[in-house]
Amino acid sequence: MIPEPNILTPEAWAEIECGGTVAVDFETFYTAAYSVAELGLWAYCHDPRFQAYLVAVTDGERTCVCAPSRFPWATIAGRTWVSHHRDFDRSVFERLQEQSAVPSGIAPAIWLCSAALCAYLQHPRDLVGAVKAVFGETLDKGPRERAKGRVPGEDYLLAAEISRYAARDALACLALWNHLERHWPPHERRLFDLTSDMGRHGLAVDWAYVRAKRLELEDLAGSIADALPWKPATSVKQFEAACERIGVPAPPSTSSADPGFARWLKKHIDSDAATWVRHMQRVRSANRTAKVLESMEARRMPSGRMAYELKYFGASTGRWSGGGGLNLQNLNRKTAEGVDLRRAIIAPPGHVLAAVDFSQIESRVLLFLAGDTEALVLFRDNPDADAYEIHARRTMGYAEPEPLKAWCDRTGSNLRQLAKARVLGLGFGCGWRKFIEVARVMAGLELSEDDSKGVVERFRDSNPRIVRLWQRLEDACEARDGDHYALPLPCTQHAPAAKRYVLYRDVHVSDEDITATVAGERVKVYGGLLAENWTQATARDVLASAWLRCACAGFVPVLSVHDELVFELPEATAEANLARIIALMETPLPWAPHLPLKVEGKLMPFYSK
DNA sequence: GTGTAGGGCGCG
DNA sequence: AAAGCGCGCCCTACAC
Repeated sequence: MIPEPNILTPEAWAEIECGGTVAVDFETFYTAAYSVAELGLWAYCHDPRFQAYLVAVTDGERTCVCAPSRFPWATIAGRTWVSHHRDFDRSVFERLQEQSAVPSGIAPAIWLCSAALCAYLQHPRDLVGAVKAVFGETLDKGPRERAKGRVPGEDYLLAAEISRYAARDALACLALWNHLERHWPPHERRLFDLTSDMGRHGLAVDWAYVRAKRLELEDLAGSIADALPWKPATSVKQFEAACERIGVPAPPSTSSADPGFARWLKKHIDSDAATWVRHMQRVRSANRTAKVLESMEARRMPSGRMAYELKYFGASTGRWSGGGGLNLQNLNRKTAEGVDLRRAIIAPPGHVLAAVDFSQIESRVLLFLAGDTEALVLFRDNPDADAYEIHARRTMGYAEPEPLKAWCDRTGSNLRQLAKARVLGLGFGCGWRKFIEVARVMAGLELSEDDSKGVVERFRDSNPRIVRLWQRLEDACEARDGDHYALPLPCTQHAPAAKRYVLYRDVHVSDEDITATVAGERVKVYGGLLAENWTQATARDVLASAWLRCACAGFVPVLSVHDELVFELPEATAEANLARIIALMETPLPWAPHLPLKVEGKLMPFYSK
């Protein structure tokens, strides 16, 4: 499928006339310490060590590999370009233009990305994996690894090897694109572009806060670490050895969230070991927060904004994920050791931040997918109620006219807490053992075994549609034994040509279980999982639709976090525009007209939950 | 030294 | 009958 490269000199390339799409692939210098993961795309390309030593350009028939400054860029100006990880190659290209290594004024008509395309189709995103999955061919990554830390110009043999390697990668990129591109619908391409542009635009940051808090945290972590009788401070192994020395059994886990740790701590609360482990936890937490701040500082642009990357279709459900060394989708919601990470993200002068998120989106989507019409009607008739109240009214016998929250506050009932734990924990097949933990973490409830068994049983009895959904999906998957199972998503139900699915590849049914390949790994598949994936993927499409709708109306977000969009709005008109955004996001979707959407938005001088 | 697995800490 | 799921990054320990 991928032809052997026919390599031309730049002079020979300039002689020929060719049309159509060309693939562009740069090779740049990198090391472990100087890499995109360390710095993000922008800072990587603006570092003094930045060096792009090779570019491969191919139209499929002919390939030119040379130093970027030697390539005749005018021959491909105004044409369609494609790269595998476009944002990387585009950053390199634009930097080379800034450095005058490539003439300014050269640009493609459109620059496409075969990696994003592969991700959308739920193939591996990396080139080697994608080529293997799509064409069954194995690409060798050896030359690139051998080039790490070096500029191969110094080494003639390596240079020749790298040239062939770059040519072959460009051909593979073009082959993937041509083979798959018709399956990538326009609105998804638009989402990918919006994602790239959002990260390149970046966020306004309070740099004084970032620096001051990073220094504080580094000091704090250092002084707590000094109080521990071993190094490195966060070594569990050293901690266990120290426990042995004082005759205290080590905990099964040193994670603050682990139930086994909680039980251990209760028992040994007065021991030195208890003090030590809490020190370790504080050091880990402080270190993490300091590292996030450091990572932010590395991404500062001269404009004062911080560039970042978000990975389009990072999850198999289609959700975006963090990437490029800084994950903005998992910033702490609350302060950690006196530092509020979200506080570092601010509105630029004359603006306010608007953070707008869908309320209980997955809970609502699950009821929609399960076809629980009665629940959907309750949502429609009680627009102010949340999903927990609706659940309590629908299946827990709550019938007061008063809103559930007010009633619970007045009477001291924990009904709402229990409803919340049930809604969040039990919709996807969680069993009673796990639910004890879920109820504690999500709702602060301490359930006995019998309590938990009863709750799980009553939930399933009173939510037959959800339980039937698990069964229906599991049956459908099972029926695909020996083949792929494609779970169709409602967002494209009226556009069969561009249908979106969650894919389970190579389903295998045995006596014990069903397994399938998801994101390159074999996983157990069961009804609850399918229901969860279906729900998450559909909730992702809800956000995607809202994003497109907002962008179309001129509201382009600066950040997106699963069920949330963040905008910078000019102060003078912020209130009115926030109302418009909320209205846009709450407008029923053409592909899910009865899905009850509720959106909350607030205006803030800096980001927060 | 480099790559990787597993634990831990964060989020929706 | 039973099974929450989806991510990313840092650190340590360990194999090579």
